[in-house]
Amino acid sequence: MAFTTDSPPDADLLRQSIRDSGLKVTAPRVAVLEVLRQNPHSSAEQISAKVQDALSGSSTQAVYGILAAFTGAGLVRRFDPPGSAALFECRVGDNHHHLLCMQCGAVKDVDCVIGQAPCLTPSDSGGFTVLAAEVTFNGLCQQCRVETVAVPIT
Amino acid sequence: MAFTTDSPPDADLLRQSIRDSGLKVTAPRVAVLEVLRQNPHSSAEQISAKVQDALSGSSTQAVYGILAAFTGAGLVRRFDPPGSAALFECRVGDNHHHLLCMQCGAVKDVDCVIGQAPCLTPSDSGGFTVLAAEVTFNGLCQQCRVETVAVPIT
DNA sequence: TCGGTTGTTTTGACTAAATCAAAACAACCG
DNA sequence: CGGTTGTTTTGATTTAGTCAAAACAACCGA
Repeated sequence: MAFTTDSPPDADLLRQSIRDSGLKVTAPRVAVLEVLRQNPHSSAEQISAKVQDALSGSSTQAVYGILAAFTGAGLVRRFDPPGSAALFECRVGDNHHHLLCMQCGAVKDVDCVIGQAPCLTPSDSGGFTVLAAEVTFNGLCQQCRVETVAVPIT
Repeated sequence: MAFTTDSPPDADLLRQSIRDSGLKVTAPRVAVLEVLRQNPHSSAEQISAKVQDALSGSSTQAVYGILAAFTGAGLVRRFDPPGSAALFECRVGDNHHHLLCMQCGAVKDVDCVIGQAPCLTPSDSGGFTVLAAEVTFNGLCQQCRVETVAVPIT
């Protein structure tokens, strides 16, 4: 019967964390969070595809709504790579940063740069109230660097 | 007025910088660069509108192409605010960062945080070759903060 | 355990941002 | 001044995401 909300060991923890954020616990929400646990840095489309795998009859729009609710509640974090769809991850609250491969789009987490806060304080905030800093390191992942060096001519 | 490609004092400098980047000098290109000089942090649409003002009969697609060519040549820098259109500016090569108002979308430049490089070196680059760091400070501009405080209830 | 309230999900249409391809065109070199 | 090469236009297409209203399900309290 397709194991609608098939319970891996810690499904209850997921349900709990959803409830703790003041949101209602529903099958699609649990599924989204589960997918996100296993595939960090996924786009809404990717998540939607995986959710539909597990939970047939769930719409992409629902996933958009769920992700919006989760980010609002601080359960997931949204990361907008330039030039492609937004990515989501459930590692939150540790203000980590991202390494982004400019070639293949691969994303890797990095812990906050120099210990903690230095990157969070602009030298002159010119009237702005700074609430958070988003740091993205653009570069090449190991594989793409090899390929780029190997094929320098287009 | 209409001042099609009306030459302000330094129009030649713009033409020169375009040529120096190995690109052909055309009216729309000069116009884009000029608009960008006067309005940093403009979106492609905004630039296109202003360019069409000055240079009637120029398409939005041309502006997209021009901006792609310019960013590729390092003449302009592209900044992708989460959730809205990409912005462009011609301040390049000084690795400055951005303050972004989460409410109204206003953007302000900030010079590199602690002097120069610290924010540019992730603690563990895990196989990545880091080429550049993009730092965005999310917050509220002065005006939006006042309004938000004044109207806390929806 | 059952119903009512409230919040969630679905459905389907719609918008904004950007990309692509091919033909018309203009800049630059000699 | 003419040819080559790169640029721009035109128009269609894609991708990412939003909106609104109706159908539905979770949760609280009786």
